[in-house]
Amino acid sequence: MVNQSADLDRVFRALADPARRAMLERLGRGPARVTELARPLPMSLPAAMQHLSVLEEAGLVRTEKVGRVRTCAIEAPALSRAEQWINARRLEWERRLDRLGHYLASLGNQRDSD
Amino acid sequence: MVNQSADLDRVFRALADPARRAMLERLGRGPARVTELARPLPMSLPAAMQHLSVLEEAGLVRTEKVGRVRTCAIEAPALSRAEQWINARRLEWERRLDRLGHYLASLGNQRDSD
DNA sequence: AGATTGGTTAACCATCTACCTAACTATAGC
DNA sequence: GCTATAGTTAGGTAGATGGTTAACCAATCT
Repeated sequence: MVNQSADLDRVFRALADPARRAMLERLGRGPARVTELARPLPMSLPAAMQHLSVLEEAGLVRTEKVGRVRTCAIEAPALSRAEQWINARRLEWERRLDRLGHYLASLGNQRDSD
Repeated sequence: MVNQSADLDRVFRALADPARRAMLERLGRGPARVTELARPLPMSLPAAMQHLSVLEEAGLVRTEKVGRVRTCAIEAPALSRAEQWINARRLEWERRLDRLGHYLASLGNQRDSD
């Protein structure tokens, strides 16, 4: 559980690129080989490989090479950590807005009783 | 709804830095002025300002200057778009893993009946 | 008015990122 | 064994990012 922050850095950074998100979306429909992931992207194969390795280093994708083909699949836990961070923020904010709402309401009541 | 992808780029990129996440965590406890956000960070004020403007451009933070102090507050919708993207992926994967589970189970049954 | 506080701008620098092409390795198919 | 396929490595480049210091503007405070 060391350096969780650097972990989140890598995950969010990995998600911050349309090519990499496209790869994840593709992998959501099932495993794929490298060329399959690269084909729809407007870039060379080596470029796509770099993106793939960013995803792998972020722990979002797991790959395995069998013979000469490398098969890639999604790795859910990394994403779920990112999701948790976002969720925690959202809950905080909602609580805050809620308290603010109560506060404003109480101001209203006070004025009503003036 | 134009160029939603570039939008997500900006949001995830903004989240991919511990200083910026720290700012958002601070803002989750209520609005703050610029110096207040910058103080805990191990960097100069101008550097912190740059981070702040990244957050603002991503739509994660709204700021307003009154007199000489600029007050910053959280802007939830941008974050919720990011959350939605992640959530959509997670749902896909879970569905997939579920189907895979059924498939494996059916293989097991088949073998049982051999 | 002068000093202080809060924020901003400018100029600069090191590093990282995202691509490219070319050359290479390793397996599979004929 | 030759050839095609799948992926990888190397080397290079343009531009973005994350930080610095120094100088500056604008509102408060005394």
